[in-house]
Amino acid sequence: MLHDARYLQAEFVPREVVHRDAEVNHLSSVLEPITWGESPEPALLTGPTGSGKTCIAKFTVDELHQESLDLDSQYVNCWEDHSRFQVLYRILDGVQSTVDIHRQSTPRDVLLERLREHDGPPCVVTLDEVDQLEDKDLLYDLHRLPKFSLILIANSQEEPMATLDARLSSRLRGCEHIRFHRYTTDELVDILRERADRALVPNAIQRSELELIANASGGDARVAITTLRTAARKAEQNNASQITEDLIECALPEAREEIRQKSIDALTDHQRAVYDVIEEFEEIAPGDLYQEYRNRVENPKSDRTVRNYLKKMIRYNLVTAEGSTQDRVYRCVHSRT
DNA sequence: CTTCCACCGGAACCGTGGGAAA
DNA sequence: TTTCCCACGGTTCCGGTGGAAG
Repeated sequence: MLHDARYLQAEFVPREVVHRDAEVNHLSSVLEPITWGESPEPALLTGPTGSGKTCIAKFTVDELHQESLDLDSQYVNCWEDHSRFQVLYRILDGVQSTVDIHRQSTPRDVLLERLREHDGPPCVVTLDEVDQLEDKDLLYDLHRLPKFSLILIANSQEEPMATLDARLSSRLRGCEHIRFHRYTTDELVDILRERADRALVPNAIQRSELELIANASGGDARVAITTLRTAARKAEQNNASQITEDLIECALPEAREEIRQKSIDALTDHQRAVYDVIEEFEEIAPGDLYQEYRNRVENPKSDRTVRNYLKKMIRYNLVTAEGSTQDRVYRCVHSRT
């Protein structure tokens, strides 16, 4: 059944992209000044999850690498590296040796100084999930670095575009905005077809089955690809030669659960305790939530800290908050079947 | 209308851990 | 070794907000 499982990883960047030519061309043209030694304006990529932002950014930078011999690039996920120091460190890491810089005790902003004095090929820095960045001023600082150009990727569905726009544009003038829309079912089918042809043995899955996956994925390529992978795994376990409708029906909830579980695993023990309370109560008011959390845990954190936890879990799309002050309730985001 | 209440989130501050310098 | 330095998670303090009560 499985021929090459790499192609079923959602993070895999294909050699040819499907249905994103306009976006690739747009981003390429924004970055083009690099090839004649000028620094381009930052590019801002926005769109819902699984609409291909990260993939297209990586793809376009790879293309640029092939055209231009002298080029560095660095990808930073602001989920993982969300503080000023971490982001700067990660960028520096991609550009030069960082052996002599360690987590602590390096004088304030020596990293930024290093980057400013960096004397090497131009560098394209991709900041993914940039709306998670704690210190927005960092964007401005990075923008002013001579050798570095920015690709910013932001999720547009949670945060209203207006506020994000205002915050970014106040710091970055002339930012080139590239919007991504959800994939349509047909587009998702083409993406899945491409992956399936490379990853699976011939005729392992029919178009109607791909359509089933695409329809159930809500335009999210990550969900679609994860579902295909889960179904393929199941088929292999069953020694089946075909991915059938039944297998996909099984794989759908599992794939969503897999994605959700990844987020849950990233929580600390205390965050997890808060999450468990919400999950158990289905729906709970802030005051009750904190009381319940206090009851369950020894050495509970302060209410303010729990509020930060909740904010984080909302950003992870694990919980939702509805209503304002008085009628506010927290709910779990459940994987729909 | 004013006051009250619960909640939100910014900002300043604190304790800790660990590498660097002395 | 000791001392210094600083990022980081957490806490304290507090002003803002919007619906409910007086």
